[in-house]
Amino acid sequence: MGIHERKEREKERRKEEILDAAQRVFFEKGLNSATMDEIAEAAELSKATLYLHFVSKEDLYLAVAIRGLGIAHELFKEAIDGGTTIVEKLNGVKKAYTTLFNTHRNYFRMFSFFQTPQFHKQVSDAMKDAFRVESNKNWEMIISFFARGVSEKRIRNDFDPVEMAIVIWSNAASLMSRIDSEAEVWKYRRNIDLNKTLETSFRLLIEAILTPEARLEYAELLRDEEKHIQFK
Amino acid sequence: MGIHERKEREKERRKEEILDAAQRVFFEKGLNSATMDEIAEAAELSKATLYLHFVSKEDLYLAVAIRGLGIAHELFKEAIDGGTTIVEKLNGVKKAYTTLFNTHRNYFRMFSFFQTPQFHKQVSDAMKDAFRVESNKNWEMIISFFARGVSEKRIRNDFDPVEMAIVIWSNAASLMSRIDSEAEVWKYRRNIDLNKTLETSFRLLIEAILTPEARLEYAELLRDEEKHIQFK
DNA sequence: TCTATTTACTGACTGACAGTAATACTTTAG
DNA sequence: CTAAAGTATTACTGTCAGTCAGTAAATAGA
Repeated sequence: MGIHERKEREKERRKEEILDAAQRVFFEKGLNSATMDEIAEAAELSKATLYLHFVSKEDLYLAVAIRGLGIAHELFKEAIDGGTTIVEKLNGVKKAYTTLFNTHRNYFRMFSFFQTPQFHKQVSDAMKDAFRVESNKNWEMIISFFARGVSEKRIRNDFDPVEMAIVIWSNAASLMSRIDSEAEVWKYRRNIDLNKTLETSFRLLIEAILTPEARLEYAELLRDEEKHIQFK
Repeated sequence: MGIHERKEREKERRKEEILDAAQRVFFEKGLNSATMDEIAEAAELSKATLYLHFVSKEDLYLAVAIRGLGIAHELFKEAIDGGTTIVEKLNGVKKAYTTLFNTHRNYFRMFSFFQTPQFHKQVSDAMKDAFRVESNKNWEMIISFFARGVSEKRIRNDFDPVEMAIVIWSNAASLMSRIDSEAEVWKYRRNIDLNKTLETSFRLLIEAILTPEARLEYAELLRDEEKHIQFK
């Protein structure tokens, strides 16, 4: 009796099709300017059908954002699995986050949207939970990596690894969102390159949490990277 | 010919009345849930009249937010004028920001709203400029304070004071917005008190930018505050 | 194979709400 | 006293999220 399974698969595929369409429209127009009619047309379905799969426009938006969390997860996983030492991995995570920002800008914007309290009212609890679960996977990975760094004595043990992760993360996120919306203003009015500021703050905070020996290794790694850049 | 002036004043007062009403409604419901009809009713005017003074709902929202920038300005001014030493002033600024967050939460939320790219489309350039001008006054004050700290050799001179200001500011803002929306989750799931995290990151960053001598003074100041808390 | 039922989908509608046009009322200027 | 300018309102329009009543197709049961 595979009919039920097939139906299930088809339903799932339809959902993905809707998500594909919604993603295209949301990426282009953002949450507010995108309309459900546009998404329906992009999906080649009637608007009412969208509501058979998602309870609201905001729900649909969040479902697209969850895809972004998956991409982020892969980037972080690659970074942590890729590096040989804790310091290398940490630098890799930093780069992964920068990549997320630079090459998946649309997803990045969606994530910050989830923060605004405005947003939450119109989203189903189920979708909110789904988002939190995915988001949590990413935090879990980062936090356990930090904890490992502490146990291997490469990251200071006089701060909570969770707190260190939150601080570094939040700092980067807020600078990035400032870059996204205000980079030209700062460049023009005060001749500040916020991208450089982001790099600097990353360096400051990473140095602040490393143990003295790890800090030396990190300095060396940065010197090597510098050299690499000069050669290209 | 004072008639023109009187008219001007009356128009200004009407505008303030509308702002008062809008503020009440926006604070209670947020941008999206608030309706212009509600605001009109709260202002005891017809909706069309609102549009004689503000070009859109978003414009009105931003006009309210600008009031918040004024409050922030006063708080920072008090802090900087109040302290005797650079370190004291710096600690005062930190407290001022915390006060802004804790006792003017609604304004704080409005500020972060301005960051989202979604928002900008529906706002008139005039209002955007007005917001930037006010916002700039605050930045100006903070940045020139940092610059003074550098010239008095209490703040490190190997970083750009503007960049230091941006980093500290952004870090605080992002942690606060996380506190605003996720405090319970972090407390419940990982037993993290984000308010403590905020304090820690403030301390870390402030220590990072002070010169060695100033850092000693800061440590002492924190000890005194600690004592004070125990006595109350 | 015929009929009943469930599933997937849709066109047409509704209600909410931002924004506007037409019009009335009030004050000022000549 | 009247024209002009300014202030306000009522009644409207257009847009859009979300819904409802119903259709068509697939499936299950006889």
